[in-house]
Amino acid sequence: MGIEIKIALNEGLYLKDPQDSVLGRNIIKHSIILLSDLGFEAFNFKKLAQEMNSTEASIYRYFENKHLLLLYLVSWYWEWVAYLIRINTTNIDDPKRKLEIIINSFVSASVDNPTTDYVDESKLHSVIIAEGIKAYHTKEVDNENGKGFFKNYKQLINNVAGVIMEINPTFEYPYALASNLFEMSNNHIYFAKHLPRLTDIQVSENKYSEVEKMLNYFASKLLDYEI
Amino acid sequence: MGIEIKIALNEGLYLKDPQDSVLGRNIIKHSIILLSDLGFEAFNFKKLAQEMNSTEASIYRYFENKHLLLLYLVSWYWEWVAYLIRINTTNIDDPKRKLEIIINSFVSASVDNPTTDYVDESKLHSVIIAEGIKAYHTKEVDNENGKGFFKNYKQLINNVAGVIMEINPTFEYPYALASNLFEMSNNHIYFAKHLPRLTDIQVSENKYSEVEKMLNYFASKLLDYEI
DNA sequence: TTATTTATAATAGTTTTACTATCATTTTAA
DNA sequence: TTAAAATGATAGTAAAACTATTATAAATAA
Repeated sequence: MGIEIKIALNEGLYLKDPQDSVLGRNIIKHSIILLSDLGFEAFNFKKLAQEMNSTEASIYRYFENKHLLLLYLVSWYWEWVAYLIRINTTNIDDPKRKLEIIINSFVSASVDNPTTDYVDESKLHSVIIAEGIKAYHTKEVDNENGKGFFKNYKQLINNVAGVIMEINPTFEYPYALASNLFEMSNNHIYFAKHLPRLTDIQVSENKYSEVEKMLNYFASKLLDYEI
Repeated sequence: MGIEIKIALNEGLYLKDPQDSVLGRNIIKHSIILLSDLGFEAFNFKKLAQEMNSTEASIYRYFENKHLLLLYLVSWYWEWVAYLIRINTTNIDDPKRKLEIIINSFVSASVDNPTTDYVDESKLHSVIIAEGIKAYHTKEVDNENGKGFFKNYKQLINNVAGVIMEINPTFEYPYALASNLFEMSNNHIYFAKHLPRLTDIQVSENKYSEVEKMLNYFASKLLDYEI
């Protein structure tokens, strides 16, 4: 039935690939909903099992713990943003235009992807904004980095840095700017919603055009070009 | 014995002011050490009690839970950076020079403060870099913001934004730039240490001069001035 | 100084979280 | 149609996150 996308994620993230079974896809689907409702701290496998009419033990057969489930979702998100960028920059030559599309993909990664019905990308984006950073701010980061768990993120940033270097080959901080644009996007959406005095932009009902405008302004100023 | 600084923090953060007793100051001191060693997830009041030869129940008389203890430390840090900025920008008129000092305070907030012997500022800075963001990325953020728990952060950013507006009154994003400089400082030190492919700078042994250089470059580019 | 309050320690207990183990049942694949 | 694999149902353990109680020590006020 239609095109089925399978997102390639590091095998160490899960015990059994959730994309391969109904139960697995259900875990993904409902974990996004529940994380969005409860936040990472109050979220647990017992509540998830209740929510989806399954059992705790069944979920533990897919994921070792909730941290790895979050990292799985975050990796999915990184991979999906990379995919969005890839399809939307095909046949675009101007790197400035490419960066504009990249920024648009960062902020509007909430547009639903018709090819995966078990992932509500809009809700996943909300989860990433609120909880994403917790996936890579842990004492396990070095160990997990060694296992390749952050490859998707690094690859994404690497691609963006490539475009930045195309625009301005003398710019000294292409990787830092790339990761900062991504982090800033999520951060300032969060600030606008919860701590508005830490930002200048406003957001309403998943309309993030002001964030987009700000990131484009920052990028153009730093890389010396007119928007 | 010497000058004693008492940092004014929101009273809702604690049940009993830890600055007012030996035990309280011990809780602060050892929680910084233990958070730095274990990370927020593995840290708990039982281990803290063991570490400092006290009891779980005694710690619970000072802090409701470990989240609020973290928020207390983070608020302390914000207040301390604001203090650093205040004393180091006294009698400085040039706002560009002021911003330079602000950036230096963000990255080198690890220099020890001789006035509080129970807070190892260098270690506290490490804790902030690794765990700080968890203090304001929770489902309680709106509720806690309503109680004024983030006032120190907002005040700090407000002051920095003021300097930014002095430098360039037409700049559209003074608050966003201010908070971004702060977040970026912590973030890229973290990246340099743990996920170096997400940044361009390097750090070694608490020497953060490259971060400082980068932030100054970003600021000057965005605000249109020469360093 | 003693009496009184207050702070801390020692101990024990409850509830929730984060798992692990076992076995029965259902689904799938050969 | 039969074996193998996946899931469900149930139970249990260990640690985390607290709360409660009583004893003791320290500070302070009369």
